[in-house]
Amino acid sequence: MMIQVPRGTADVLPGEIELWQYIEDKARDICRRYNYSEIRTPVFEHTELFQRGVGETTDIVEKEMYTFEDRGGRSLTLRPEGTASTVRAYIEHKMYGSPQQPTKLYYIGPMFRYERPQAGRMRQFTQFGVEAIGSNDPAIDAEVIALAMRLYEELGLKKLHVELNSLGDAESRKAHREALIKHFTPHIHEFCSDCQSRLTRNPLRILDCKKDADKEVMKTAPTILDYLNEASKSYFEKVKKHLDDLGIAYVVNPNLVRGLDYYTHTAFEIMERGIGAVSTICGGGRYNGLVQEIGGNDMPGIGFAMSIERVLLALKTQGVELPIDQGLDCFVIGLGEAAEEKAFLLLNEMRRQGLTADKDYLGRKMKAQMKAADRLQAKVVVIIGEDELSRDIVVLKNMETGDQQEVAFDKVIAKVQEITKNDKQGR
RNA sequence: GCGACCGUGGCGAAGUGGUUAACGCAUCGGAUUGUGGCUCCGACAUUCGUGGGUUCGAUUCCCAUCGGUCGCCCCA
Repeated sequence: MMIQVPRGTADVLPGEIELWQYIEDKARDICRRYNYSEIRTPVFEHTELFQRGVGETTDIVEKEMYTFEDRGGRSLTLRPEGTASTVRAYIEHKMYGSPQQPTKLYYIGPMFRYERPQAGRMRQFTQFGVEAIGSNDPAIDAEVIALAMRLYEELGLKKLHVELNSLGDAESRKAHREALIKHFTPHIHEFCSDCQSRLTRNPLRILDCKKDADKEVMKTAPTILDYLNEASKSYFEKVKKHLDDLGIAYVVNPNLVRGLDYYTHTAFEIMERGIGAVSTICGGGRYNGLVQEIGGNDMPGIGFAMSIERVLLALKTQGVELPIDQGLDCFVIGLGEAAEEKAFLLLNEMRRQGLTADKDYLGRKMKAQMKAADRLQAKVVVIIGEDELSRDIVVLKNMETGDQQEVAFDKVIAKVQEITKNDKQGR
């Protein structure tokens, strides 16, 4: 039996990888403009980091982690998300001591969760995320959301919408939690088993339940927004104001609860309907308790993570074509042994001078080589035969116009550069 | 963890309990001795995920198994 990729993983092949590279390049470019620096952390960490950082009651920790013991008996886990690792590195390298504050970081890399794969959900998937640690300014919450939206806009995605909520500070959350328990307890027997167990562990998550969504008690449940204390309320208002100022449209969704335990205040998701059952392409929020939870000082933070796979799905459903030029500048054909040798050297020189160029390596005939050049979308084909060899020229064919001309051998590269340059400007 | 659907050449896909398993794309060769994108001709699956069963006979029916896709839960 043929060995295949493990379930929930995929190879990214030529033809598709160019899309990945384009998106990643764009993300890096935008991070540069927003002054976020890349950080690369290991793909596995001590299991405890995620247990504490992500939260014991979350689905991720309870049933989705790839946890294993190494040969030294340590419990390690393939990272299910990027924030915990980033914050760990922030503390470990005392980045709070760096002169540049707040600490603004981003990452792009694979994450792992053990789940049944479906559209937009893989066991190994790729997240692009940013984290801004050390600032309590509502403006940076808006900056982080704006950064994500900037990327989508520049990729050509439209019709995305931002859902926004505030989970408040610790005091507000505590008051809300008690109100929720009080509200649901008399009716909890009518709810699904998941909700019953959520009641004491994390009553906030009941609001997220889709099974019991249309129950009357659900509609009358106290929302966190009613329990925000003055400081939390004021913070939320300022975030909204900044988003308004930036012209970023959003919908306040009081039931938006992020899946991880570490969130406080701002929580948001960016959605695209129509990429399958899962429509969230970006999720994020503020995590003011996390740094301390992992063993650092009491530092606030905010960030988001988006899945490149889902961005790709969104691009596909919206029919967006990324401007990717895969064409070759030049395809070189040498006919006859001596000409082939000369063509091979010419090819080498073209590449040295920055052209994208190739030749045939299958001993194909002239016609087949022309066909290959066409498939490779070569803009120019250079032909060297016996006759050209003796006259020290080449035949240069412009594949777009079909024009063909004889060019002195030592002028070929300049000529090809001229043609491909014009071509690139014309796009 | 649960549910639905699916598994035929490199890809897409038709098909039937019975002598040679359609077709399209791609690939290669030829029509055009050194010229692509159009056209025409030709070549290309000892075989229908794997194992077992029913049968005179199975790619087609049954069971199991593996894999894929989509959905539930939850999320990126």
